[in-house]
Amino acid sequence: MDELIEYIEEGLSLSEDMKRDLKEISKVKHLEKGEMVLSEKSSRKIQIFVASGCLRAYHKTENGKDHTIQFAVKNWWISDYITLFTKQNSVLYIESLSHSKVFLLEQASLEKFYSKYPEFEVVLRKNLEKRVATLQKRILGLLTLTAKEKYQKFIEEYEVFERLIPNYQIASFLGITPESLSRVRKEISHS
Amino acid sequence: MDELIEYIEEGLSLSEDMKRDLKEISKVKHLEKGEMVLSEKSSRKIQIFVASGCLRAYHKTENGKDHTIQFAVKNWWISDYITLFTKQNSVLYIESLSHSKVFLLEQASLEKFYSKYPEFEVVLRKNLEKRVATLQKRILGLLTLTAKEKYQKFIEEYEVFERLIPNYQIASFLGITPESLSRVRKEISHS
DNA sequence: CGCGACGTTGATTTGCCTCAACGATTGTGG
DNA sequence: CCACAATCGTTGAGGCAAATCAACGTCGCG
Repeated sequence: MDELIEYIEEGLSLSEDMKRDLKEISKVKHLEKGEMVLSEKSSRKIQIFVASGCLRAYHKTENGKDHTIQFAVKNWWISDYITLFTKQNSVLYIESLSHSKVFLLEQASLEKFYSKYPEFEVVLRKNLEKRVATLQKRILGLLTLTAKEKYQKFIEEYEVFERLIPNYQIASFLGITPESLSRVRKEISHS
Repeated sequence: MDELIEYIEEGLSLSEDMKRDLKEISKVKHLEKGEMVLSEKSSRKIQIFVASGCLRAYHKTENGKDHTIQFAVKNWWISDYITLFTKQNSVLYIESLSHSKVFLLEQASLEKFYSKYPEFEVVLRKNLEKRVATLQKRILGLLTLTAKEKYQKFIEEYEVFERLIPNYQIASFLGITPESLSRVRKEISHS
C-alpha cells in the first residue's frame, strides 16, 4: 500500500531497514480538491510525493495573480525548491486539484535518511538531472514560442493532465492570460 | 594548478585516488573569445567546468535567433542538460565569451567516476538541488516580470557578468529584443 | 433556486517587436 | 597607419500579438 516505496524500488531495491525508516519519515495525507498543502504561513521545508491525484505549485504576485510553476500527478515529486535550497522562504503555494493522496517528507528527515543510506543518493541525483533538463526545456519554450505554440506543446507533453486542470491554470503555467488561451483554443478547433 | 579539484574540495576532501582519476577524465582546454565548445555537429555528451573566463549556452531557432539558456563564470558548470538527460540531442551551442580556461568531462567517464566513488554523489546532488531552485526562480521571473524588471533583476543578480557580456546576449537571456533592452536601459539611466 | 467559478467573446489598449537607419567602436588587410 | 568592413548599441516609425477591461452564458453545487 505504500506507493512511495513501490516507486523508489523501480530504481533501487530497498532493504527492510530502509523501508522502515522511509515509512517513519513519510506522512500520508489525503487531500480534498482545493486543499492547500503548503502556504505562506506554514513555511515548512517539505518535499511532497504524489501517490494519486493532481497537485499544483504556484506563486502569487502582489496584485493577486497566479503563476504556476509546476503540476504533478502520480509518481511525481512536487516541492518548493526555492524555499528548500535558497535563502528566500515560502514563495510558493501548493494545492490539490482533485482528491489526492500524497506523502509528506520533512527535508530535515530526508537529509538524515540520505546520510544514513548513501546508496540512495544516486537515485536522487538522476531524478534531479532529469528535472534540470525539463526546466531548461521549459525556459526554452518560454523564450521562443508564441501563445499558440506553447499551448500545443503543452497538450502534447502533458496529455495526462488535460482533464484535471482548469484552463485558467494552464494559462498561468504558459505565461498567458485565460482570455488569450481561450482564443487560441478556438483557433485550433477551427482547423 | 587544478581549479576543478580545488573547487570540489570546498565540499568534500578528495583522496589521492580520486584526484588522479579526476585528472584522468578531465581535459583542460583554453578557449579564445568566440570559440565554440559545443555545437550541433559534435553532439558529444560532456559537462564543462569553468576555471576562468565566461561562457554562454544558447539555442538557435530555425529563423536564426539566439536564446540564451545560461551564462557561466569561474567555478560554474555549464552543460546541455537536454542532450545529456533526455532523448533529444544537441539543441544547445556553448561558446566562450572571453579568454577562458575550462575542463571538459565526458558524461560516460563521469558516470564511471560516480560509481567508483559514490561518496561523491552527495556533492553532486546538492549542486543539482541549487540548480533546480535557480531555474525555478528564472521561470518565475519570465512569467511575472516586465522587460524593465527583468533587466533590473538581472543586473542585481549577475553583477559579475555585466562587463563580460554584450547587451544583445543579455537581451536573449531575458527573452526581449536588443532594441527593447536598449530602451529599457535608457529609461533606467534617466531616473 | 441562486450564487460563484469558469470559459468565452468583443472592444480597446499597450508593451514589445519589427524594420530601417545611423553613429561608435573594433579589428583587419592593403 | 589608414581605409574599410563588421559588430554592436541606439533611435525612430509603425505594426502586431497579447493584455486589459467588460459583459455574458454555462455549469455545478450548497
